[in-house]
Amino acid sequence: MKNSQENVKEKPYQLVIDHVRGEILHGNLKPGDRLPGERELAEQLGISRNSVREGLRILENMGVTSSQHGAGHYISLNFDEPMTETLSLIYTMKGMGRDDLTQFRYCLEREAMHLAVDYASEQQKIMIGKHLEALLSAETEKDRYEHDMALHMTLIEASRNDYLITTYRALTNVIEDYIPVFRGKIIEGMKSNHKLEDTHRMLVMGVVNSDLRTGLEGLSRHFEYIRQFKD
Amino acid sequence: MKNSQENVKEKPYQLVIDHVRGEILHGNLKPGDRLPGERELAEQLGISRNSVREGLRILENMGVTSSQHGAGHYISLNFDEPMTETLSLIYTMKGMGRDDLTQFRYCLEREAMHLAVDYASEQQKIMIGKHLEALLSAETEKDRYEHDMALHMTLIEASRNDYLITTYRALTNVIEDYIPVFRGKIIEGMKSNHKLEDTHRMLVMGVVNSDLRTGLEGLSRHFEYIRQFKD
DNA sequence: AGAAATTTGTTCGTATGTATA
DNA sequence: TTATACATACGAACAAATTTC
Repeated sequence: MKNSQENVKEKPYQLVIDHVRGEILHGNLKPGDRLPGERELAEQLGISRNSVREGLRILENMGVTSSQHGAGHYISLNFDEPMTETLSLIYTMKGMGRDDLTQFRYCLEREAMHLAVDYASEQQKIMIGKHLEALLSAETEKDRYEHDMALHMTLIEASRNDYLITTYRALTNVIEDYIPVFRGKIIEGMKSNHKLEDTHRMLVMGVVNSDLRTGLEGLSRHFEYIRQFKD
Repeated sequence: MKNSQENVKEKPYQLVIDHVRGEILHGNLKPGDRLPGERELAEQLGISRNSVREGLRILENMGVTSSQHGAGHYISLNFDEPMTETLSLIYTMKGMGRDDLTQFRYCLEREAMHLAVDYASEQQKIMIGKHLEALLSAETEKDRYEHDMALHMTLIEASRNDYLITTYRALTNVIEDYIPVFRGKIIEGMKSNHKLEDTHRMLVMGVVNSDLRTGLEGLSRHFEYIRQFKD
């Protein structure tokens, strides 16, 4: 806790952030709810409208709220964007390589597999099986891309750990935004090469049959295959 | 890419963010450098000072810059805070439990171990060994806490994956900020119980001797021990 | 050491485009 | 269509902290 009441005075824009966060925590504001107008908030908190706007901009940037011109500010609670933003900032600012990114993604999937064999719901097992079928029988490159994506995402979600899920989703977005050609090349190779298909089969079998060994082996081969596509 | 040139016009505050990010990427701005004054930026970008401030506030909130009253805005590039903020938001807003947090932390450490046995530098191996010694011979609870922390952090850093490092650091901060009593209870038990000491020994042996099996076994027992302390 | 200039922090007033009834 | 509420954006002013001379 950095700012106790003891301390002199909080910055005006921080007041807005704390207030909104508090209202959400106390259950007075739920996703979809509309916030009071900027002028009203300013009066309530005893600060200027500009300060209210600074605070709301930050909340918007953090994914807590979203503003609609002429209408108002609404609670959204979608943290995928700020996570993606932060990770992509690290990626671009620190000049990190694609390999580290893929490596971390492999890490998260491997851990998701550990958890998925224990916690995957029946519905998730059915889902990942359907995505596999759709992936194998896909005709267009776009379809393959979509179902490959959905398959991996289902694995992650089967871990039932929200931190892992959010982090992975952000990582995926970063890859899509900054390395557009990357995934395309891999998917393209799927048509002719059956190796990637097999890895997906093993991966799914691991989840469906709660067979950690098979699942991990599938993942290992999967990323081994991906690593070929350096540049 | 969301905002192509096709689209009408970017919001003024977004202009500031893009500009600063571009300057950093092009090498014109490095950590520690001072940004132009708010008025000057406003004139350069053809927007008002208020809009400049909104953009700068967001950059500050993202960890790209930091402002000093009366002095100016400086490049900082410290992403630990925004990552911690984002993860703690997920924690508080989604009402997640402590178990998921600990579980994810275990996941990251396990993956760090996988990488550390391959990539740990000689210096890091020496470091983690020293932290172990200091931990085992520590007298006060505070010392035990510090060295336990440093030991685990060294393991993470030995993975040499910045995404993993940043994510783990954020997670640790969340735990410290929101679950203050948690770690204390565990550390307290170390004095009388030698089990935790042994897990740390195995963990360090794994890293130093590049012995994945031993390292993972140490980690497994370590978190198995921690899981006992559910309230 | 002290005064002046510079810079961020904060507020108020005003004009404009947008959504909704 | 009109009227109202609202977010968006700008400009000017003063306060507070820092730097500079």
